[in-house]
Amino acid sequence: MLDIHFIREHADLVKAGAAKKHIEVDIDRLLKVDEERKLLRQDLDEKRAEQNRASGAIMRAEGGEKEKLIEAMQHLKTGMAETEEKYKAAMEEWQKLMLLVPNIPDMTVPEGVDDADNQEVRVWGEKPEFSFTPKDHVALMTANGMVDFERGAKVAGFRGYYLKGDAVLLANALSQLALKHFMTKGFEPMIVPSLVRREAFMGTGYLPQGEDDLYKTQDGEYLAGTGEVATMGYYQDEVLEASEFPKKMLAYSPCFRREAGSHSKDTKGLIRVHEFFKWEQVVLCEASHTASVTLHEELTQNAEEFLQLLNLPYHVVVNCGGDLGLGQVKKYDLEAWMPSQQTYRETHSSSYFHDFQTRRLNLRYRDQEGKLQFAHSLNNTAVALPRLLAVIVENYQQEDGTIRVPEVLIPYVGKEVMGHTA
RNA sequence: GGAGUCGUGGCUGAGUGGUCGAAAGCGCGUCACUGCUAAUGACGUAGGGGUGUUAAAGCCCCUCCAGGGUUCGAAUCCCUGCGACUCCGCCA
Repeated sequence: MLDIHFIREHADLVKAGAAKKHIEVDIDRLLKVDEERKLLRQDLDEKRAEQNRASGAIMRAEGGEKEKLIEAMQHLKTGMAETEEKYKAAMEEWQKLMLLVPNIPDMTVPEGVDDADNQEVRVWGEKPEFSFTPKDHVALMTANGMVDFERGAKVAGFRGYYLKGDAVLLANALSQLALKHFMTKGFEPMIVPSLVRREAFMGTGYLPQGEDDLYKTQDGEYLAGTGEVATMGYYQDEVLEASEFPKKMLAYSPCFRREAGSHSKDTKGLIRVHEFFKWEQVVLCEASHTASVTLHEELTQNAEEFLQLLNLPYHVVVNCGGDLGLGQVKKYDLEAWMPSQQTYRETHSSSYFHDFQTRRLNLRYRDQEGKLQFAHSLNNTAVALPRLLAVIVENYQQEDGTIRVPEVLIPYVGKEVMGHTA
C-alpha cells in the first residue's frame, strides 16, 4: 500500500508506475473517492464536535433543562446517521482501491511486458559439456530411485511426487548447507507456519488479488506459497527498535501453490509442483531507499554465493516492469542452467518493497528522533528444494546415469556419487 | 469439544457509564547535579486524520483487540468474531 498523501501529490508518478507494471488501476477514481471521503469526514467531524459539546452541557445541566437538551440531541443523532452511512460507503470503496494501487518500480527496472523482456545482468560459471546426450532430471532421478512421479500422481494427484533415497539425502544436505551459509551472513533460522490467516496475506500483498493461486481451508486460513507470508506476519502490528535493524530471518516452510492458469507449463518433473520446501531470506530494515538497495544487492549476492558453492552455472536477470508483483520495487531472478532444456530456469527471486508491505502489516519502528516509521522489507529465496535438486542432478550427471555429489555437499550426503551404477 | 477468566499507550498495569486518551511504574528524551560509562531530581513522552502555518503552536475529530448494538453520552453495559490464559474432557 502506498501513502495516500504521496498518491495525491504524485498522481502522475503513480500512474506511470502502474503503466510500467502493466497493471490496470483507476487512480483518478481513487482521488475522486478520496476527496469525497475527506469532505464527508469533515462534515461528520463537525457534527460530532457539536454532539460532544452538547454532551458536556447535558452533564452539567439539571432537571428540566437536562430533559430538553437530551431531547434536542436525539434529533441531531438522526441527521448524523445519514452522513455516517455515506462516509462508510466511501471508505469501503477507498480501501478497496487503495489495495489495488501498485508500488512504483525503480528507475533502473527495464520496460517490458513479461519475463521474455527481463534483461540479463551477469552470467556465472561454465555450462557443462557432455560427451553423451544428457538426460533430463525426470529420467535421471526416476532411474536412480530418487523420485516417484507415478505414485505421486496416484496419491496426490496432478504434479504429485515422492522424493526417495539419495534425493532425500541431497535435499537434507542442501538444507544443511543453506543453514551454514546463511547463518554466517547473520540470518536467524526460523521454521514458520504455512497455514496462515488472511491478514498476513493481505499484508504481504498476495491478497486480495491472488485468491486463485492459494489453497484455502474450510476454516478460512490459507496455505502459504512461501515462508515470506508468515515471516512478515511475525512482527505485524508491532513496533521495533531501529537498533534491531537490519533484521535478517531465514525461514523454512512447506510451500503450497495451486498454479492456477499454468496447467500446460512444466507438466513433468520437479520444476513446477503444488507443494515443496523452501528456505527464504526475509529482511526488515530502516525506511531508507539506500538501505533497501544495499540489502537487496546483498541478498542477491548471498544467493549467488550459494549457487557458486554448488558450482552451478547461472545468470542473473533484472525483471522488467510487467514481470513485477504489485508491491515489488525491483526484482532480480537467479536462473540456473538446465542442460536438458538448454535454458536457464529460475531458482531464486530477490526483491524489495520499500514500505509497501509494512504499511499493510502495520509494522513500524522507532527511528533516531523517536518517530514511528514503517520499516522496509525485502526477500529472496535461499534454497527452493525440489527445483534445485533437478538443477543439480542434470548438471552433475554422468554417462552411466549416476550423479556426482557437488564437492561442498559430500560431507552432508556422505558419499561422492548418487544413484545405481549402470 | 465443555466451563470460566481476560484483551488498555513502546512495555507492565490501574481504570466498571460523563470531569478518561486514560493513574502508576518501566523505557525513552531534555535539563540540573554528580567527575566517570552509575545514582538522584525536575520536566516531557500514545497513534492516526483534518484545519492551520514558511515552519510550528493552536483548534477539531477518531482510536482502550475487531465488528455490531444500547444510551443524550461507552475503555466501562449487551451481542458476534478473533486471540490469550485456567480447569475439565479427549488424544498423544
